[in-house]
Amino acid sequence: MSEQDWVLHVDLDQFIAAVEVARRPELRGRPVVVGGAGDPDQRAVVATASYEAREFGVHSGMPLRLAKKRCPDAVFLPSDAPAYEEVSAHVMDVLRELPVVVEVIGWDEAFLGARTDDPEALADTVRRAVKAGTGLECSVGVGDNKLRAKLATGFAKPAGVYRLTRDNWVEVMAGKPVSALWGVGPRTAAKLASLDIRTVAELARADPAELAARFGPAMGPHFRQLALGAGDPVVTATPWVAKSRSRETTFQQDLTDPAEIRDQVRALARRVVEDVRAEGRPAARVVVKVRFAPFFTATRGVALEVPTMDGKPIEDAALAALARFDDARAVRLLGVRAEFTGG
DNA sequence: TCTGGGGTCCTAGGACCC
DNA sequence: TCTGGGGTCCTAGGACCC
Repeated sequence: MSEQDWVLHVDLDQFIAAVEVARRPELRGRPVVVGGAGDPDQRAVVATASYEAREFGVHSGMPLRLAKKRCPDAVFLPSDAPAYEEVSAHVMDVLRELPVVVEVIGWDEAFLGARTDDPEALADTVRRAVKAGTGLECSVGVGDNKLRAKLATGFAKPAGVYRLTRDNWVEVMAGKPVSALWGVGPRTAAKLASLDIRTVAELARADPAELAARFGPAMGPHFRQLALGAGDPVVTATPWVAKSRSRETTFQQDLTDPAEIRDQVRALARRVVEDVRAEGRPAARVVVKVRFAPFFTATRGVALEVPTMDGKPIEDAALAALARFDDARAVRLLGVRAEFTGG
């Protein structure tokens, strides 16, 4: 095959657990569960489980309490975001040394754009470079666009390489459930099932007009494009710019005292102000999120009179947004988000 | 076993304007 | 005189992802 543009998707294997094991070698080979404050009796969920813990049915997003029930002997560790950010930055620097365009899409993931006549050889080079530079294992998906590269990584894990392109898309994906597609979650899968669409092949054959009627003018046809394997082939190194900054907290005990709820919103707003100042761009709108005890979530927002990085107006706006809730129900979670000016 | 925290994008409905 | 049709902006909710 002649030289052409390829998209590689690099995903670190069990990233957070691997970082923890790297600095505590005595944990190697043991089930490790990272999440929350590391206390499995608290309200929190699993951020990452090591492969050893996954054998017990522990996985990301699972409440820590259930993880402990399934794997009582697991080592539970608190989530240490600054440590993961530091390692992540190191990994991305290693990738940038290679002859590729690097687009970071998460702590433990990046797309690479490259011209090469041997993408598998490049993928092996990537894996070796990451291992040599950071000690971490990763998997690499090779594709002709981002969707296929991303899905390919799932078949590459752990510590492998897999190629998914238009040539083997149908063979590999046609019989898979629609939820295997990147961007189709459980809600969409259930709605599609009600239209008798369950597999990728069935979604690819679906009527775009019918999908548009059910899912909206953009999303409906978009889902069918996903099923066809269509995706963005362009990898760009342009740095990501945040559109909002938010802080939220789930309380170990539900809050019922209005004064305490106001105090907590004020405290969250102050943290958001720090983040906004660090960003160096003014916020235009402040949104308060409340999750009531029965796990019902609502938001109320207030536009600032003039975009600002000042604490006082942002705090006041958060309290004004909070005041627009008339519920007196117990509160499980509070959040404050600042949105930057558009464009 | 009750379900984290930090983000993004799309949709739908109402306001408002011509 | 109950009366229309767009277009755009704003807001809240929904869905998804890492």
